[in-house]
Amino acid sequence: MQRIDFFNAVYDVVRCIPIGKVTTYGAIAKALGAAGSARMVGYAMNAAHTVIPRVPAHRVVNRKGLLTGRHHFKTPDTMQKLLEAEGHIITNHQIYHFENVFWNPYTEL
DNA sequence: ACTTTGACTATAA
DNA sequence: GTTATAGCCAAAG
Repeated sequence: MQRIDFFNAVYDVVRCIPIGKVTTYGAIAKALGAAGSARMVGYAMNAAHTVIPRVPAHRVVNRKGLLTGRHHFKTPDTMQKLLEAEGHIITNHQIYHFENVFWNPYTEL
């Protein structure tokens, strides 16, 4: 029986991120009602690639818009490439106009 | 049940 | 840029 695990909840929110938007670990955690558990979001993403369907983890960045999770992809360039493919602009490992493309699951969802 | 870990966040040096 | 410290909290060992 599938009960909503913390991880599953994270995946669900991440999969709801619109294309062209990004969000932060802390925002997801807060949307789950577990504000302060931003680390858990990242921890969940660590296993995200083992979950179906594919979780767009590249749309999840830290609160500064930095691609801190890029090292966990197949190659460190994968995350940036995926983001660029969705219309984002990455400069110095940071999303250009991050606040402008930030998607708040707590407000939008 | 206890300890370690970690894709966070904040501040400091 | 790095490293340290501290707070934070759930999963994994």
